[in-house]
Amino acid sequence: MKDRVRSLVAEGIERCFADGSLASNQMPAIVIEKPAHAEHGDFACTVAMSMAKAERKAPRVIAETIVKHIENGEGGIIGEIDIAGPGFINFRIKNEAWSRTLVAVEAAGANFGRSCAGEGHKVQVEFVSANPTGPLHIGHGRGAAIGDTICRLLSASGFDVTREFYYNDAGAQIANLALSVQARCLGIEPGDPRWPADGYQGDYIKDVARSYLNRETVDAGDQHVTAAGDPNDLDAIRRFAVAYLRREQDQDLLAFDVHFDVYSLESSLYTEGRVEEVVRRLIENGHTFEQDGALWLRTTDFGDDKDRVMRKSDGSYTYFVPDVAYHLAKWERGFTRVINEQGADHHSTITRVRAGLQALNAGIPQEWPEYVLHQMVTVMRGGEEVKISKRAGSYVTLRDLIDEVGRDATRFFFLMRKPDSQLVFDIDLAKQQSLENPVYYVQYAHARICSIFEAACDRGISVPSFPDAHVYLLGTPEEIELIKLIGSFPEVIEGSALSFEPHRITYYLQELAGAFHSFYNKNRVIGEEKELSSARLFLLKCVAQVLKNGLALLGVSAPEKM
RNA sequence: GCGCCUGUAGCUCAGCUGGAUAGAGCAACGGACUUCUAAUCCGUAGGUCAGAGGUUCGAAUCCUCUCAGGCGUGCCA
Repeated sequence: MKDRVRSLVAEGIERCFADGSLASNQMPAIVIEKPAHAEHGDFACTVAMSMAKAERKAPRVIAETIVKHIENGEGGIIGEIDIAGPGFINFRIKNEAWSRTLVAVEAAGANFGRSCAGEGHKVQVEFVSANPTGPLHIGHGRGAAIGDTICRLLSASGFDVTREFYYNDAGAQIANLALSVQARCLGIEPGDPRWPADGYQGDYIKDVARSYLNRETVDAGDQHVTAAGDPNDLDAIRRFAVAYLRREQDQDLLAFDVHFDVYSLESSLYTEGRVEEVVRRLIENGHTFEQDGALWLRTTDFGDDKDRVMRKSDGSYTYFVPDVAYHLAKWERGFTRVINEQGADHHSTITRVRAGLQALNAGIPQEWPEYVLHQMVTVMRGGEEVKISKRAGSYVTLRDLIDEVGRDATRFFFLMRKPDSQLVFDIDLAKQQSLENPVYYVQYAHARICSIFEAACDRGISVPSFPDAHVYLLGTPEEIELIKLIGSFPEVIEGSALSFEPHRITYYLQELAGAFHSFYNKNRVIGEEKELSSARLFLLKCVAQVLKNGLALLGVSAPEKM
């Protein structure tokens, strides 16, 4: 609908240019927006004000000129056009024209809201990418919810999305993990002088050790590892522990309904020689130097504030070197767009990875890959903040959260704030099945509509399809508001997708649910007038469809009964 | 010190990429169930958009500075 108004304005301006009533002859960007106040109409256009400078005329004069040249026609959708304020052109849509929106919803069904904005372009989204050194915690949960919904949004916007998880199954933290499990195998506890420095102290390490000593087998992805059971075989312990914890993480993600297309292992970058190859090319390109027994990358050449160690004096690489190799591989796999969703505490990797990629001189754009960083999550329980310390083992896991508050509420809560904002996860609130809980508010709207359908069915009234629904009878303010909101769903998805801001969907759904509840309290759906009933049932069918489609983007269910 | 993020109603947060009189939910107060789910709705009240400059027809939004909080600034990831 908005696009139709935009093209009417564009045609009007063209005619002004053609007959010389506007001089600049330069088509401006035409912004159509929703007025802040209903009395200003259904759509507002600001173009007259933005043209004021080029035309050297008062915005209201330009607006009048444009309006005279807009041809609405007999069967047009516009009811009234007027000029208001500093030069807004306000449009009011004829009531009967809104029915087109409902017809579109019914025709598209589960596909309503999808677009082709992405033109089928390949995009890869990497998210979660937790180290296999422990269960997923609440921060990973936020990343999982945001990343997964960004994928769903991009997919709905016509992109060809690949979801990817990167396992850091090599490096110092993994060595640390192996030592921690070994210590537990030998009965050594934290505090003991033999306990490894910075060892992982969580209870789950004991579980890994017990399984290892019991010679259990774990299946994780394409890995099948049977424990050797020998507490002196550190390498065997490492392989087993990584597989064990990866399996745990996989199960957590499954419980959260998050799935990946590709799992990439850091260890394979070493075994395939990609890390060595990257180091060789970086040296060859002259961006490295040796100092203090280490090899450094001159990242300051690419905007970093200090140079960074690539190869430590003990011969191993720092984390960002395999990261560079990994991203080079992504580029070579043909992903001209890559989005990395990660916690803001890992922000410093961005400059290093991009610097490494630039230093390779491989024709990779400076701003590639793109990043979505989510800020910290704090957990409240009983009005107090729950402290998270991985090493001390006090730990709010994603699994605990899903078990306690349910998957729907967990996902919805993680998606209620924009990624840039810190998030306070109030466990008590998320568990409440009350009006304070926005998840229930939205889900209840869907269930309530289903309940109305059931009541209609009991009275022998069926929910109509378009030709049988008397949509021209719709016209109360609540009905028009609902239709307008439904009609804006596609552009909400597109905006949300292109800006990587899933929270726009949660806000939209709360607004739509609110509009429905208002409608429900003022208008009776099943009533004496059969034709009006059919029109309203049809409207609600469309509302339910959009609620369901929106919730699906969040990975939240749309129950028919509550 | 430097980099990134944040600062909007008592609280938690939106604000559609620069538009009209800045919004919603909680909390407070007052109302609405003989009715399709009261897990709902309606109304009242609540603001120096952290502060100061600047850019222009127009700024919560863009630029600069200041203040406050969070994160980072490892030969950890």
